[in-house]
Amino acid sequence: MAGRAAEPEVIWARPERAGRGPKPAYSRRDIVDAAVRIADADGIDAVSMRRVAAELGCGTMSLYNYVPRKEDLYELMVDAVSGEYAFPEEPSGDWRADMTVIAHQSRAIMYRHPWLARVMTTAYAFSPNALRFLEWCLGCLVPLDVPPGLKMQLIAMVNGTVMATVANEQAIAERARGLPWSEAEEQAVRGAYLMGQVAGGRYPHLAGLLAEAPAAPVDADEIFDMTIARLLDSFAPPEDPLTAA
Amino acid sequence: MAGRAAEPEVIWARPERAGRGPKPAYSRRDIVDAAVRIADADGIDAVSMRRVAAELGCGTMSLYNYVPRKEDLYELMVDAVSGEYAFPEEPSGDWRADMTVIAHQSRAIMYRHPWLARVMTTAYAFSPNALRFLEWCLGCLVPLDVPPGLKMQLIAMVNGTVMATVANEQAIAERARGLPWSEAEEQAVRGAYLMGQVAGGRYPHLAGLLAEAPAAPVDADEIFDMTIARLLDSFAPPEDPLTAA
DNA sequence: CGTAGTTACGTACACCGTACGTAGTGCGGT
DNA sequence: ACCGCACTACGTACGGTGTACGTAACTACG
Repeated sequence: MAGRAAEPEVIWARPERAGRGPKPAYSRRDIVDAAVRIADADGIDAVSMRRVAAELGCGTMSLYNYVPRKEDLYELMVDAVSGEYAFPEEPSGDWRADMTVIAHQSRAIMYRHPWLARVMTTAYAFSPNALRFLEWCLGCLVPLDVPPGLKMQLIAMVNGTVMATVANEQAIAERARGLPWSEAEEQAVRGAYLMGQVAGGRYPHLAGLLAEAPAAPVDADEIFDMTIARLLDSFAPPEDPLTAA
Repeated sequence: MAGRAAEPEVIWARPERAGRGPKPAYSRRDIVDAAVRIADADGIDAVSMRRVAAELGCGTMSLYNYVPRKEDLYELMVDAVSGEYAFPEEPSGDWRADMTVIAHQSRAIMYRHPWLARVMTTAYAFSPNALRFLEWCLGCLVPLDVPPGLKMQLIAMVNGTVMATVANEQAIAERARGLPWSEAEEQAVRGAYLMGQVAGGRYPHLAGLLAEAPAAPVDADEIFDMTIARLLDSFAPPEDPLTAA
């Protein structure tokens, strides 16, 4: 009889392998890496157990010896790429600068793995690398003199904002995948509908806004920086200009 | 020959019905309402074309006369519940107050339809009710004297923050659905893992934080209010206290 | 040295979205 | 008036999904 009872468990606490039986042909990491490879190349929806098994060259059901459920595979994937954060030895002492760097790293990782932002909203957990991340953030925030709960709020908001921003950017591109027409056509049709509606006169403010800034090729990086800066500002005690120094 | 060519189109521009042939037994709205009902009751993953058809008492494929693709159904669902915003006749003139009300309404709708936050990150579009929402927000922001692009950023950030907050809250509950054990067991196991890791001594800052605020049953509503207020503060010109009045 | 636990993995089931074909219906044009 | 055709409803079928279960081979432990 294979398999184990469906008892509540967390993938991180489950030992990778036991000592009995034949030597496993793969490691949990092998499977996760293959899944990440597929998701990077063909999108998260292309990650099926059969596809991962094919990538590794093994039978589909063999994967279930390493990963009990597919959702766990998602958690493992998120944790794996969360290992890409590169933190220095020590926080710089400037919490604003440190948090800005963290936000940029998060964004970079989400660009490197365009499925991350979406999956994180579902499969976020206190994985090992998530704890490492949290610990680093808290270390950076030591100079910030606010209650602990507020620090967690700050981290959550920076994180959430980065995720929401990137997820929103990528939703359009991801949606185009598997559509019977191209992304350009999709955007053209949607843009045409928007313009048609706005031209109808029912949305004067929106019309005014679109008229004022007709073709504003705003720099996404710049907006991102501004957004994060604004967010951090909102946590800095306004009447204490020495805090950030 | 039924069906129509797979040309780029937007569901909002597609006419609901044409005049020929037999009278349709349902309306697009009927289908969307059924889908919303199912999603409210059993989660978004329970919304399948077969299930919706069963709810309506018609054949599965009949739905495709009303909705060309399932993804369009998602968009229609988001738009439908976006119709639940109740706006007064005119903005109050206090943009901070108005935006706070909007954020609260968004949150209430997302609680009423626990699938919304997740689906919106994928199926957000310039639907009719989204335009209505945007127009109302811009109307509220008329007293705020900043460039138009910044107003859009503000709206996007408030929206994104509400979504991220609620989605994060609901991810745990949604994840528990369809799990072979209960949500309480899930949380217990995850909490135990977290505590075990933190007790290991590798995460001193995190340990300190958890020790300081041991059982802090913080009020989610209060945190939400604070977060939104903070966000709005960050857009208010700091050296002009008259703006908000 | 048996045996129990583990590995690999083929088969099977329930479910999914949806392409396609068919039959019936009722409006528009002649 | 009536014919044709666009449109309706919908059954069947295909290729996909996650995964429960059974079987056979293998190895470390009592």
